[in-house]
Amino acid sequence: MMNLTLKQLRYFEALIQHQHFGHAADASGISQPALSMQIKELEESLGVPLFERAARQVRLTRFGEDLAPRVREILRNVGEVEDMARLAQHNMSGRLRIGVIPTIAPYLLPTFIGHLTQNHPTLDVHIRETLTPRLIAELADGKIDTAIVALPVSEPAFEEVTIFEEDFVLVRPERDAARPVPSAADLQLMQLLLLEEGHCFRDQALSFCNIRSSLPREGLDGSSLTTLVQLVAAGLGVTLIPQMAVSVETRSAAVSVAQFPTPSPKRKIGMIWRKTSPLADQFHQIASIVETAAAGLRYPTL
Amino acid sequence: MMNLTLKQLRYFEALIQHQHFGHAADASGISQPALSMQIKELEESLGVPLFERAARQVRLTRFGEDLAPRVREILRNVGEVEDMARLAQHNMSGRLRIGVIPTIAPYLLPTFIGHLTQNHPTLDVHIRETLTPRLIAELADGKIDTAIVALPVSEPAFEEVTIFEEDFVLVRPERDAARPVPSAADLQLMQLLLLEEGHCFRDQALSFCNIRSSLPREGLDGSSLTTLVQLVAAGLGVTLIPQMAVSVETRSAAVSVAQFPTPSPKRKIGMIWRKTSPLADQFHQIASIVETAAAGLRYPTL
DNA sequence: TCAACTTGATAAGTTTGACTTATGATGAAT
DNA sequence: ATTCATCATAAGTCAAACTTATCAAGTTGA
Repeated sequence: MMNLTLKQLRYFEALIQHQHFGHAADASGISQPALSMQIKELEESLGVPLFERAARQVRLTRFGEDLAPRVREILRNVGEVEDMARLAQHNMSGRLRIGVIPTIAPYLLPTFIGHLTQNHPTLDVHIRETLTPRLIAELADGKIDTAIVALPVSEPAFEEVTIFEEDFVLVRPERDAARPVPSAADLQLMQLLLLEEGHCFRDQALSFCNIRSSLPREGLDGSSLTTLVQLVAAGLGVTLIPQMAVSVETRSAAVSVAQFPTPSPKRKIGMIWRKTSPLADQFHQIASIVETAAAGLRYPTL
Repeated sequence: MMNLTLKQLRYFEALIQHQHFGHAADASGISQPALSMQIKELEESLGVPLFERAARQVRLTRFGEDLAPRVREILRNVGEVEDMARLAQHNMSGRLRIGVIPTIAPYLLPTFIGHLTQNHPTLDVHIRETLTPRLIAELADGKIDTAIVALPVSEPAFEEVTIFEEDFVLVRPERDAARPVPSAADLQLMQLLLLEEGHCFRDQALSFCNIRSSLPREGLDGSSLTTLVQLVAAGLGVTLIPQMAVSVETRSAAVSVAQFPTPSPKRKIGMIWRKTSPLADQFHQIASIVETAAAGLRYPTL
């Protein structure tokens, strides 16, 4: 019954501009009868005449005058929507919600965020730091757009890309610096301090030592790598930390750092996102920015 | 290239509501593929995905979320335009600019405006009082919508409808009340006071008396009927006034009023408007309101 | 006063595109 | 593994928007 179209509104505005069916039609890129018909249709669907057709004059009716500013606003809004789309077509703009696990966030983010916002100032970055299982849930839920985690995650709904691999290094009290680097087997016999249950990094370290993760390990778990390193400095044991944490965590602690001989323990860092996400292209770009940022954190070979 | 349609925006909103192509299609009264295609078209013309189609979930993209409130506003505005149209369909609403000549306005308007706004409270009436030639120009120009004047106007571009006829009556000093009513020929010999040049009523009076209107008549012209009647009361001559002016103008003046025998002088009052005006229906209604109002002003037969 | 011109409406025919039903593809659930 | 749910694709139909050609009415100018 009342079926307005944007086309009709555009013709309406053109006719107001030109006050002449032929000229308005030219300006709209259609023939004069086409415009006449659309205007007529518009008037009929509104049930009110918009123009008074006099011999050599096309005049707006009162109602037409009332309508004109409304129509202009509608067309302006539509134009803005189109502008928004044009803007959004250029990738790397808009909100981007990134999840990061706690054993990466404190080391990677400062440089990473810097690179990211510097190269893409229109990007509105939100960071969520929590454990992998929760990141996975939030990703599936659409609460975040992507996550930087240790791979593999093996969720069939997610795409995974590897960004880089990094070794784990041994952290022991300063006084042990001269001792030979213990083997994985040796570590089983030492006081190995680890992150509390839930951190994937804990599981990765345990797996290197062939220790079953279900073992109760009272008093030997810390909630952050910082805590672990401080405990090591206090002589309570040894720990493993990822290479990217070395410079931050051992800067002011009385500990020594040692690399393991190959095959050294390592983890694979990568990005995941929903396979259905339309932002895949952006994510690949971001992965390469992460790679650059991480390269700057690599601890010089000992 | 970027050819949005309101239909697409409506489907977009429906899909946001239902988060489900099938349900949104049902709600929109179309088939699911039709909706899918329109959404796809919308996304392609914007160049940006709006929805993320996961297995059992349809989720807005970031851009879609940004777009949603804009789209809702556009649809709301369109709805308001439609509402305006529905309102305007009922006649007798909106602005109505009426021109009236000075020998009608002061007598007719008080009652007429009362009737009009009482019966049609949504009507926003503007009154323009000036001489016929200017009313004609303003009507042709679209500055007023209709005019109440003495007919005929004989403009080919205008429609004319007669509303009523009214007699002219003789006004003379009170002391002459008992004298016989003079004939048109007698009037030529009397001091006939008339409105100044330009008033159609002047010409009508002169024509009754068979006096050439081009005659210079120094000192005998007044700018309003009120003035003329006061001059008559002062004994400076006699005058003619239209019947509708009698009760107002002679209420507190020392004059007597006399009707002419048939064929009495009279004028035809009517409405005129542009033949192209879409408001013709309204004008006929208004004409009948004028008629009612004028009937109340008719001077009781002497 | 009449012929030529302007200009918007109407007519006829063509093309575009929006819709339908039927079917395919993919991931989820039992 | 099969069935189900759900969105995309395909093929065909029909309505509507556009085109050109023509009409009708009013204006202009000799």
